[in-house]
Amino acid sequence: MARTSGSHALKTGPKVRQAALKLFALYGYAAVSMRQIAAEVGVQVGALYNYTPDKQSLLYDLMHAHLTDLLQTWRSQKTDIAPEKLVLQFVTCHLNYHLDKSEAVFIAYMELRNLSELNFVKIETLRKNYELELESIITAGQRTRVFLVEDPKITSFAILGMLKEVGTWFDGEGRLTKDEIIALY
Amino acid sequence: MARTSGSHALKTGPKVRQAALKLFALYGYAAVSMRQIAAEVGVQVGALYNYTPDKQSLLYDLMHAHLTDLLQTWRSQKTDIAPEKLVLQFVTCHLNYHLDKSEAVFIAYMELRNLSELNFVKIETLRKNYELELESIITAGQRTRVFLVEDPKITSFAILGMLKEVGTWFDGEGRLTKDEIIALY
DNA sequence: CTTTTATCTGAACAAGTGTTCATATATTGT
DNA sequence: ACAATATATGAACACTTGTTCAGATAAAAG
Repeated sequence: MARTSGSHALKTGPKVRQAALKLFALYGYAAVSMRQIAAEVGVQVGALYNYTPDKQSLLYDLMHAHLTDLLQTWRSQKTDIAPEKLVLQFVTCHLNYHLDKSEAVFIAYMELRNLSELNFVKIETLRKNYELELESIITAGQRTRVFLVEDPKITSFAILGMLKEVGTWFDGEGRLTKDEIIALY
Repeated sequence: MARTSGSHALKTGPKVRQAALKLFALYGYAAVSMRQIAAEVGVQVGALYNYTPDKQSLLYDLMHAHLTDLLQTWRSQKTDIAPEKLVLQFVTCHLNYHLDKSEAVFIAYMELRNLSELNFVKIETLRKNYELELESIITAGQRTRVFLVEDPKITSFAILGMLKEVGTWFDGEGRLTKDEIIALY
């Protein structure tokens, strides 16, 4: 056999990225083979190379898409309000996104070391842009004396770390709903 | 050649675990080969199997040693004081340990999915024991009305997540010393 | 010194890796 | 209906993987 009935790039392309996302999140980039991804899609290995030049690019594309999406989501949502309210808005936006797209989030901070040097630099730039969004809110609050923090950078790291942790145990089936968790934080 | 001059199990054994610890932390369990570990030790691949039955056991042993060490460290340090002071002691102890043995800490929560099912259960039990140490402090504080938290489990998760985050950026060469960071938190 | 034991080498194994490509066929455009 | 194109197969590639083992040599025991 060769080309199968009903095949189309517009269907297989997204399928490949989706399968890679799922498997990378589940077993880790290094532990997942191209053949496993192909099997998840329902296709032979060679067909994958119609949609990615190599395995490394697959990882990079997933991370890049996630980070630009995250940044754009926040920047389109944030309003011009006081820092103490803005920080709440940030946390809400952040948690909403992270609880929804937990797989992409997970990969983006878990598989950094599997990026090539060049790809790593690009991704890190995107990540820092996002972290600066929170840090600038805290710095602004510090200037207007509404936040009493000593070190905005450390504080924002701590907050982000706290929020990130959620993704490691929330699975949509626990005793708390997404909104309840957001309210708690 | 065969057995090399000066060779001894008491020297090579620890060397193997140390090399595995370093490389697993740096590149991830799945991405590190037995040959890389052997090269780090300065020995041929086959020699490793005098010190571990297989690669999986190497990972398990590292995690198990770390978690029992962590638990024992805390239990030998904790005193019988009020919850609001005990929580501070816990944070200090936790951060001290984590900033010192960052590689082992990193592996222990990063490579869980690479454990066999049986090994995973054993390790998870140890981890939960440790998390319960903090949760029980918070629950105690909640009972005596000194902590105003709604959900002790979530709160302790959040705190642990916040503390864990430190390990991802502290490298001993930043602008803050270990004690300064502990003071900040 | 001689024997025994502990430790390492070097080569081999089967299986799995990412990637390439000639070939075949379903779909699309004319 | 026919030609062109897009998309898949399946086999092959060179290489790496974890693991085993007979044989060699250093250290320890007698």
